Amino acid sequence: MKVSAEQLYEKLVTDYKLIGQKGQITFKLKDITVEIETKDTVGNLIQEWLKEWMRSEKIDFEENPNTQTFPDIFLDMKDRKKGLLEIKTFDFDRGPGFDLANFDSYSNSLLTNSYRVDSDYLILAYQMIGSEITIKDVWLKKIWELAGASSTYPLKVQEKKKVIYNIRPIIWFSKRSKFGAFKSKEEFLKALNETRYQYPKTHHDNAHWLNKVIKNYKEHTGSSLVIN
DNA sequence: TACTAGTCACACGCGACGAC
DNA sequence: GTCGTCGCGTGTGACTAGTA
Repeated sequence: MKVSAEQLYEKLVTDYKLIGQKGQITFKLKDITVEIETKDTVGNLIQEWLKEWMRSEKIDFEENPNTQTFPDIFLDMKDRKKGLLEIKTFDFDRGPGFDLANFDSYSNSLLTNSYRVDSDYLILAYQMIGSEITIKDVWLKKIWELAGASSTYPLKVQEKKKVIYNIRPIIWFSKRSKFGAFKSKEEFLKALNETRYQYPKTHHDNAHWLNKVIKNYKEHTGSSLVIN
């Protein structure tokens, strides 16, 4: 069965009622079984669970054979420019600390695969008490609904020792967040472009970056991006 | 040709600090 | 005290270049 990201979300949250459900992680080696209480495997395991759930629901999808590259899942088996789905999980008590994308590789990929900006992000928040995991919330978002500004750059990024590594999310569900999410993909791309101008390593070769992305987007989608 | 080491891309988590 | 922001570290898989 072919589904869109929105239909997948509806099936998971409205029909299957995943929010509030509980689970636990166990590991068995020979005759000894342990319940896992550490959090560093939870994300991968929830992702694996989700794929198994999709198989049980007879939902068409294809996993990316290279687990290290974008996206996690193709929902459209024929058109690889549509139905791109990233799955993210985070510890609800600590907030969303995951990476939206690598800053350099994302910027470069938009030059040739600008349709990537329209990808969907399925985000699952969990709470772990002992070995028990509870699904606290589930969201389906676009990257511009997760990204925002910060006090250092027009786009919130992860910077280590003056080097930008990743694009990171704001806390989109909090009312106390100082910086809100962007309202459109154009606003997000403008902030990414301005960040590239401010960042010394990309400042010099950024003159045509945004125009190339706009041109590539038109070629792939037929739609125009209007960025002031 | 097979193995090793290094690099890259991505993911996850933690502590310090300041604002509310 | 709680929450959000910022800065940082660590781990893993894929890929590639060097070497025996």
